[in-house]
Amino acid sequence: MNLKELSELLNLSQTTVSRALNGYPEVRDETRRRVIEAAERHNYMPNTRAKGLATGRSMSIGHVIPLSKKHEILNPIFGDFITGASEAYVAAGYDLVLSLVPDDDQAAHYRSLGAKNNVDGLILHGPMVNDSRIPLLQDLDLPFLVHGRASGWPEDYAYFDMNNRRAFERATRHLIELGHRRIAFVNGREEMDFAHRRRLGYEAALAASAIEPDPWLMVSGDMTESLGAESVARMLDAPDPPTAVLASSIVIALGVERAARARGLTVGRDLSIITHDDELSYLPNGRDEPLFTATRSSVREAGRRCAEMLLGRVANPGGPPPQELVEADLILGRSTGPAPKKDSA
Amino acid sequence: MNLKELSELLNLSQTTVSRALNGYPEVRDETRRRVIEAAERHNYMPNTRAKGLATGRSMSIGHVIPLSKKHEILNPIFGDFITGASEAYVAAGYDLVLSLVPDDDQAAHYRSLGAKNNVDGLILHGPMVNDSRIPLLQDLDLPFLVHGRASGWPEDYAYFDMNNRRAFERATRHLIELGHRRIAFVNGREEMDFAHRRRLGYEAALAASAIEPDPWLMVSGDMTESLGAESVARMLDAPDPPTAVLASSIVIALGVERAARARGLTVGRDLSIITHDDELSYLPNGRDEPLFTATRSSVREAGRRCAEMLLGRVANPGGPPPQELVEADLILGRSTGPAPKKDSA
DNA sequence: TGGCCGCGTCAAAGCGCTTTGGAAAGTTTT
DNA sequence: AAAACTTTCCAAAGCGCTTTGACGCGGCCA
Repeated sequence: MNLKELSELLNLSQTTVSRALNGYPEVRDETRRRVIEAAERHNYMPNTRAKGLATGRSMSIGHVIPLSKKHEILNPIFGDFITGASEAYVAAGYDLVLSLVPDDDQAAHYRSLGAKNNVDGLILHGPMVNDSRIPLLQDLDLPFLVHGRASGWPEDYAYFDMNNRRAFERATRHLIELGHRRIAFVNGREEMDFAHRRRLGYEAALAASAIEPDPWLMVSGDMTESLGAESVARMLDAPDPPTAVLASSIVIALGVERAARARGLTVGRDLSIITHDDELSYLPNGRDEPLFTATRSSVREAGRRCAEMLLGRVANPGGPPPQELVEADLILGRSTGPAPKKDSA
Repeated sequence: MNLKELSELLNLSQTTVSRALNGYPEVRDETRRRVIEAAERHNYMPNTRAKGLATGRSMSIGHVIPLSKKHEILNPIFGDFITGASEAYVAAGYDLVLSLVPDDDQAAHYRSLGAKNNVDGLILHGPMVNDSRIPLLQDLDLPFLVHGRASGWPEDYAYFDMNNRRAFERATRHLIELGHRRIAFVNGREEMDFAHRRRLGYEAALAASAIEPDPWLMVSGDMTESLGAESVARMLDAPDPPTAVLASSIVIALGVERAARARGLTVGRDLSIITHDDELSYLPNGRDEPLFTATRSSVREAGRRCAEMLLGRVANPGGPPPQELVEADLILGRSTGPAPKKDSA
């Protein structure tokens, strides 16, 4: 069933049927009712592509996720982020088109998205420090919004970010206030902007308390459970082990916990753990008393905000790019406690 | 830059330019070269919507993910599944459009996907027992493929599934052969078809060894870490606790491990754990000697196969629906061992 | 020399929609 | 009663592409 058939069926012109369905005023109420009723009865819905061609808008937003050939790890936050974004898209009648692109042909992919004109805007995931995609997109005249930021470029693009630096600075300071001096940090890959900023926060807090950062206590890599387990196991077996660990994700923290338990250490007493909690739906950190003390910020909520902001920009391209920086909560859980007294001191 | 402009630039008709770019034979080699070179230089790519309108194909595949209003949990396997599927789509020049749909208006959504004609085919995620979406899609004349199956309907639709029943039967049998009799099962929601089948496999193995299934040892719910931790904690504190646990996902298994350790039990000695391992990229189960004994089947690979099969069906709609059932490997890790001798026996 | 064939190209139709620019009624104003 | 609007509808153009059917032009064969 298409517009032509429907209009012939109703003995009306395509114009009138189209206007009736799209809510234009110049249609008699009774006519509109007839049209709508017939459309429903015959399950008519306008062909997306034809409509898009006619209006010049595709009613869809692209999400481009870089997939490193070397790493091949899809950040698990992505699912929840998309869930949040979808809420906004559904509400606005937009579709979400997803591309996972190997990071070597990112540029070509963005250019083609622009040229082929099949999205009205796009969301950039996983920005890196000095990410070359930013200037590329700025040239492309396709509205875009970055989830995160890219240190190294002037911040004259649209973004939504969590204050990673501040969050990790606070978390570290909290550990210091509990008396910890040997604080390990298991971070994501530090080419990624969020990890870079977290590192800065960690170092700033140490510096503020005149604690010398120890390279042996700092690890960065793909945020897997085993990264947490293996790296911290190594540290615990070395002389002068950490009394606290800062983890960049709950998945890492679970690994750290495993390493601790394997050595008979009690988390929260012998070893403190603070993690960042993205509030992933399948890794709840406890309702009443959280398992992990954590900096918390819902990535799902971030998805929703990103989508809303981008949609706003698409609808209304003028003006300065929207920017939002949210703070993470620092929530207290059972995984932290005062630094243990040194045995030999 | 569009076709018209490009053709004027080249002093050729739109026809010739189009044919040159699409590889039709009736274009002189030198002309084709000229066209291709000009297209590249001006970064011309055909407008997706116009092309789609003209050809009647949208070059995109829909993935519809049901999102239960009550549960709001996005299965974490989804990210890796999509990663695999994307590989196939990218290779074939297809886009992936994603919808997360609240499960109450699934029907409307599918119907609209069909009517609006904006995907050439779709993949159905998370089939339930007796899933009403199957007959609905069969009426819709839109090629589709189910990731999983829907018990209760005749299997006359295209699907790709892992043999959940067999995998969990083997896993359970393995535990029985190790001497376990009290075997707990922490499963996903059993309205879901995969969980339903896993339950059948578990029960079949028990029955084959004449072990009476104990409802106290069987739990089903959203597959979160805390489901594993809390339900098994409860079982361990009850009289006649389990000596082994079968978990439906690694996330659950991590929770089970936490519960065990919290009680001072050593996993693999005091409590055996077998889990299903989807090979999620950020939860690697160890390379050399896996952490968990597990039934293993790559969900990423499943994504790739699903996409390939569906693309085949889209290109070639005739014939019987493609169906594939793969077996999971049973891999031995450190989380299982012989049943401990009973203290009081 | 004329007719035929294949090659390379083109004009135009069509995909299904929106939107512009009327136009035929009916209503109000002068 | 004529003029000026309103209201309600329509025909047709246009979005950017593919594809059909036709055509001009050498070359080949008879």
